[in-house]
Order: sequence, then structure tokens, then C-alpha cells
Amino acid sequence: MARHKTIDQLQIFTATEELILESGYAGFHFKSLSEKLGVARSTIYNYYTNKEELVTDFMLHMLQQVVTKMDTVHEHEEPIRAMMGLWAKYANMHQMLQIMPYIDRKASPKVEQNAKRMFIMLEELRNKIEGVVKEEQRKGNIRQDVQLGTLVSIIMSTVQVPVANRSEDEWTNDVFNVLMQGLKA
Amino acid sequence: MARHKTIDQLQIFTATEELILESGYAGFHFKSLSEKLGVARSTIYNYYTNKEELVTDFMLHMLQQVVTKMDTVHEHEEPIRAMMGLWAKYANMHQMLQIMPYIDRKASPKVEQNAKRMFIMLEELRNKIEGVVKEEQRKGNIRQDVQLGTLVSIIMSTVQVPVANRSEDEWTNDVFNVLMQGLKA
Amino acid sequence: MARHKTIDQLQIFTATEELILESGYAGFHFKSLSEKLGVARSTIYNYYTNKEELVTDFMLHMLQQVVTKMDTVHEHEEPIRAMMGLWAKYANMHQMLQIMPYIDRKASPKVEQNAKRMFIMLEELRNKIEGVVKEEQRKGNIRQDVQLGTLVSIIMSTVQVPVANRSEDEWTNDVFNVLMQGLKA
Amino acid sequence: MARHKTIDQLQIFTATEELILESGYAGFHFKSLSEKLGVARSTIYNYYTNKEELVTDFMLHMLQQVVTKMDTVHEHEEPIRAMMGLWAKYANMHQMLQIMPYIDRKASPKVEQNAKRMFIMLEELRNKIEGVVKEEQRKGNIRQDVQLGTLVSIIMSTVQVPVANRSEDEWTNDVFNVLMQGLKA
DNA sequence: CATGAATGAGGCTTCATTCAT
DNA sequence: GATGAATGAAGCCTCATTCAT
Repeated sequence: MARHKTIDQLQIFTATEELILESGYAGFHFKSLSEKLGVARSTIYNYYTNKEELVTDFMLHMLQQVVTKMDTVHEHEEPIRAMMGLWAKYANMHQMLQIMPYIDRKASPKVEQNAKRMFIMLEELRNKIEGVVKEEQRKGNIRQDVQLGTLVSIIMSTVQVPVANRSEDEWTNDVFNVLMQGLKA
Repeated sequence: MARHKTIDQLQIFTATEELILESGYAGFHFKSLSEKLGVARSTIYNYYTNKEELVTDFMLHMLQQVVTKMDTVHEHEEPIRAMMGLWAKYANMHQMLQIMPYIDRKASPKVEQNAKRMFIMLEELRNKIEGVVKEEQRKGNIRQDVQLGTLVSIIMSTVQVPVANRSEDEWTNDVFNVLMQGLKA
Repeated sequence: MARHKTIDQLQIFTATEELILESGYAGFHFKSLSEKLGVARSTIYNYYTNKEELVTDFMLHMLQQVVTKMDTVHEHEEPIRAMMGLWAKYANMHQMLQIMPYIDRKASPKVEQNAKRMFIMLEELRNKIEGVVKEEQRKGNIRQDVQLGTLVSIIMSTVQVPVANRSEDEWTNDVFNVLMQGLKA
Repeated sequence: MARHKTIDQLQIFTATEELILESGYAGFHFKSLSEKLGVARSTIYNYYTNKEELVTDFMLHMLQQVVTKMDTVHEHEEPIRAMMGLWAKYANMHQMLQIMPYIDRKASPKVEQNAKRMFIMLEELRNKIEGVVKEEQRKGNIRQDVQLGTLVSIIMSTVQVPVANRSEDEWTNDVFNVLMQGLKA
């Protein structure tokens, strides 16, 4: 009985991701977003009451996907390699999470809540990775002479290695290999 | 009755670094900068004609320091470890360089020039790291079965591993060790 | 499954009154009105083509009631006291009329017309009060040494005396008494 | 050493008063204010960080004046009449105080503080009036058979009686006279 | 040089109103 | 009639930058 929607949440999320990747959080405005979506700026306010809510909702949504997929990692024969595969896919997400510190959490209670939930999910993600590493240590596959936290951080840091011009698989293979075997000849 | 506080470039750089580390580029304003320096906002314009020039000049200055220090790395017995040591010190710098994409290069010709010079210096940095890795490969210390670029990227990615509550030396030891020997038990 | 709630003009008026008394004209929006009514904002446009029409129609409606009741005042033995009784009841209305100056009369021809009619009715109200006062003067009950206009204004100003925690009757008694006898001991 | 000021606080206050009296709080914007002052809108933000701070500062300033002047009322032979004289002058102020309920006190801590201080000053004002009335009661000049609060409210309500086309003195005389002697012949 | 004043551009947000179903 | 979607106008505010002293 009302007009047909011209945009939906998915389109908003997609455009948001593109914009943030193009120009970072500082370059992310409802103005550019609305232009990208081809609607009026105020239209977006019918969906999100402010910038921060949109961005945090979006990031929560992404994070949820990775955390969920992390649960399937256990089932693989080489869980660390499976994790690296996930990594390659979510390089963008990682880049986007970097904007968190610059988000004004006081913008609205919902933003604050979203921020808290994200923090919890990131902890959860790290815990899952730790779990995987521990399990591999138990199986004797991973060294135990270095602090667990350091190992996890090193694994996580590889998300920065650019996939560049190779396929995700090649990237995963190489990085996993170097990560496991080390640089030495 | 010195009502007019005077400043110099070094003070500006120091305050700039602090501000960017505190709140990122989005939180870096001439307003807060002038407050930190205890001068009028307009005073800064006697030194820099715009925000972008200041920031890029500052980053160029920092980058120069690391690149210079990279030259001493060759002299160490274990150049990769020496590099990691540099890394631990320049974690902040790396964090700061991440803001580059968000800087409007068209702000002034000088900014554009600075940006170009930074790009060149970053290339140079990468080349130096590549040089170190190649030399180590030549000595038989580093594997050759993986693309050089990937190896360099992995080395560079470790700058993300947080130093956290350990000393720089401990960090260097651990990360270098895992990097060389791999995760495997 | 009546998904579409229907409304009528009376409900609109009631909700309007409540809202204006709660938060004044500045706080009166179709948004809050529709929420109070439990309908879509756009639904109200089936009844009123704009905010100003609604508000002026409503005030006209209220004003009409007082003016009509004023006609019964003559029948009382003490018409001034009867008027004060009316006053106590219409304190709210008075408060509401105060928003008139802030209404944009050019919003639509109907609004302009409503505003004019309200102005006329307010004149009429004042005339009626003047009539009552004159009649009382003729009967020798009210002093004649002060301009009629001033006396009327003073009577009308008492609408500002808050009823507070007393009954309307007590209020009427006290105010009428002081008004007639004066403050002096 | 800096440019000359083109506006000062007094001018801002004057323009504010004019605007609010012309079009009420709803019609009071920094836009219209800046136009009236002949400066850019943002210039006003160099003086007041938001609308509410300006308005409350201004009202506090006005209120302070009346409260101060109230202290001189005791010295007059007929303090009530002196008070009425003050009243005639501050009719505008009273009108302006009516906007208080529509001001968003959460706009900034300063606004909240201002609002509190205004509330206290209004209490103080009322107390002073009560003091005057009591003293007059003690001297046997004012009746005691009606609640003190009601008497005070009636006195205060006269601020609504328009001065219209008469001089302040005539107004004061008439209103004081009717207030004291009552309407009756 | 340093300053404080003024400014304009740009971004945020709300709300009355229109539109299509 | 009632609805939800979309919109534009209008107001808010911040900040880099320019200007005059």
C-alpha cells in the first residue's frame, strides 16, 4: 500500500563498504552514500538514524559472518590453513575494523551497544583462533616455546599481506607455508 | 609578560605525532594542535600553509629516519633480526602511514610532491628490505621457493604484531624466531 | 487484523491539545501527533493539508467554545465572578493561544482565513468582557475612574494566576475577591 | 594585534531580544541572528557554542538586572507601586521567560547550569516579592485573608497587562491603583 | 611572528510534505 | 482512507583558512 522501496539494507551495506574502502571513514558521509545509491540524503535517515549506527551495524554484520565461518575451521584437516583461507577473504573486513577507534560511540546508545558487541565478537574471534592454535599444539603440530598470544598475533598479522595479483589459493598456500615452516632455507 | 608564545617546527612535529597517535588522522585538527602547543590556531599558518602540508612533511621526516637507519642493518650479523628491531621501534610510524590514503593530495602542489616523495621512500624502504632478504638468500639463510615479494610482505606485516606488555627486545626475539623457524613444533 | 487504524477529527483535536500543552507549539509535530494517534504520519494529510491548518482549526474550535459560554455569563448574578469561573477552566486555552504569533499565516489561504477569524473572535471575546464590565459599571458595581480597556486587561491578565493545587472554585473565589476588593487590608 | 571586533556581546543580546520578541523562540535561529548582525553565521559560534547557551545567558543577564533592582524596592514608601514600575519595564523579559520550557537543557552542560541558575533566580525573585508583600502586611497595608501565594501570583500576573499607548507612569498608576483598591466602585 | 576575528565550505539531522500503492 | 517510502528545505555545527593588526 506504500510505494516500492528503491533501496534496501543490502544495497546500503554494499555501498558503505565500497565507500569506506575507497576513502576511509573520514571520507564516508551520508552525502556520498546517497549519491552512490541514487537517493536523497534524508532517505538514508529513514533506515539509520546516524552515520555511526549504520557503520557499526554493518561491521557487526560482517564480523558475524567471519566468526560464524571460524566455527567450520575445526573440521578441516589443517585448521590453520583453513583459517588463512578465511583470512584472504576477509582482508577487507580487517581493513575496515581499523576505523573503529575513530567512531564516536556516544552518537547514540545503539552505537555504544554495537561497539560493545563488536568488542566481544573480536574477543571471541581471537579466542577461537587461540583455541585452534592450542588444539594444534596439543596434537604436536605447533611449537610451544613462544607465548600463545604472540603466536596468535603473528597469525593475525598476516591479514596485512596483500593478496595482490595472485589467486586467493596461491596466497593461502604461500602464506601458510611460510608461516608454518619459517623463512629459513 | 610573554603573551605571545613562540614555537618551532620540532614542537609542531612532536605535537602532531602525539595527536595522530591519540586519535588518528580524523581526530587531527589544527584546533587541537594549537591547543596542545598553546598558541593561536592561525599561528600554525606561519609555518604551514595547510593541514596536509604539515602532515605530509611530518611523515616524510619520520620516514626519512627509518630509511636511513635501514642502511645500518647490513652491518649486523643477522640483518633480518636487526630489521625486526627497527620494526619494533617504528610500529607507531607504520600506524601513522596508514593515514596516507585519506590525505587530499590536491590540497597544494607541495602536498602532491610530498606524497610522491613518500611513495618513493616507501619503495626504497621495500627495496632495501628486498635487498636484505636477497642477500640472505644468497648466503643460503633464507628459502627461495616462495616469491620474494611474498616473503617481504610477510616480514613487513609483522609490524602489526603488538609489542604489548613486553620489552622491545623480547618482542624482537620472539617474532624473529617464529618468522624464521615457523610455527610448527 | 485491523492493520489500518482509522481516526476522526475529534481524536486529532484531543491529541493536538495534549501535545501542545505538553510541549508548546515548538514541540508540536506531525511526527509526535501521528505517534500519539497510532497512525502513519501521512494519514493526517487526509484530514489536514498542513500543520498550520490543523492547529488553527483546532484553536478556532476551542475559542468558539469559550465565546459561546461567555454568552451565559450575563445570566449570573455576579457576572464577573462567573467570568472568572470560565477563566479557570480555560487557562489551558489561553496558554495555547499564545502560540498564535508563531504560526506562519501564509502557509495556505485557509490558514490566513482561520487566523483572521480567530482575531475576530478574540475581539468578540474582549468586547463581551467589556460589555459585562460596562453593565456592571452601569449598575454601580465597578469603578469608572480608570480606563475601561485597562480594567478589562487586568481582568484578562488573571488567567495567568496558576490554579496550582487548589480547586477551580477556590481559585475563582480568591481571585475574584482580590480583584474586586483590592489588595489593601 | 588581531582584527577589530565587528560585534560584541551587547549587540548579540540586543539582536537576540528583538528576534525573540518578533518571532518567538521557534523563529530564533543563528541564521536570522547573523543576518541581523551583518556577520556570517559561523561568527556567532565564536561567541556561543550553541543557540541554547546564548539564549540562556541572555535571559540570565536580564533576570539578574530585575532581581538586582528588586532590592531597591524596599526603599520606596510604596514598595508595591515601585514593584509595578519595575514590572512595566520588564514586560518584555517576562514574555521572554515564557520560552524557557521549550529550551533543550541537554544542549550542553552550560545550558543546564544556566537553566538551574535561572530557576533559582526566579525563586529568589518570587521570594523578594513575597518579602515585600509580607512586610506590607505587617504594616497593615495589605490584607491577610487570602493565601500569600495567591496574592503574589496576582501581582505577578499584571505583567501581562499591556502598556499599550500609555506612558509607563500612567500604566503603573492605574494598575497599582486597581490592584490595591479593587475593581469595585 | 603571533594573534584573535571573521568567514565559507561542508557535513549532520529533523521534519513537513508528496507520492504511489 | 491508510500506508510506508522518498524527498527537500531548513536548521545545526565544526573546522580549515584568511584577514587585519
